[in-house]
Amino acid sequence: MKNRLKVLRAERDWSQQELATRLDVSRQSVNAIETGRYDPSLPLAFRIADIFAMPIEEIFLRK
Amino acid sequence: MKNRLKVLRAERDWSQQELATRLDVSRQSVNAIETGRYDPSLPLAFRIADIFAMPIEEIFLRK
DNA sequence: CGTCGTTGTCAAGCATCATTGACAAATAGG
DNA sequence: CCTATTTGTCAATGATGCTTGACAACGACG
Repeated sequence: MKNRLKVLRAERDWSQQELATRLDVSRQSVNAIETGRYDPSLPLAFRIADIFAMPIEEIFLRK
Repeated sequence: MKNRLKVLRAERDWSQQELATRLDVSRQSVNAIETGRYDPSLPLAFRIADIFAMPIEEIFLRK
């Protein structure tokens, strides 16, 4: 499951720590998701979608 | 995190077992998600969305 | 050169998701 | 009434997600 987190974060000029704080998760979690080591839980995926104001399907990609 | 699985399943007249088979998960997993005992993983949420041919946001609801 | 911010990664531990096998209760159909 | 199907739930186990704390490598900047 790929994702566009790194790009979306770059567009906003946010550090991983900044995004992690907004999501209320650890910086390591953001990093792990970005580097594809694991997928977020569904509730966290919703929070991510909310913060970037776009549907989950536009952030996380099947494959 | 609420969801509309039970209704969507009823619309298609599928048993929990039938949906579980289509999703390639156990019947207990479908039941647990339907009865709100836990949320599916993001990959499973995508498979559910695919099977019902609608976005995740229309099946799973924040709250 | 030294320092700071950022990123990637590891380990250990706890929480959550998903499994199998089992059982009881409710429902539907013959 | 009898039987098969469906649903809800339990326990135990394994796989993932998320945490803290730590450390190394890098680029930017004084």
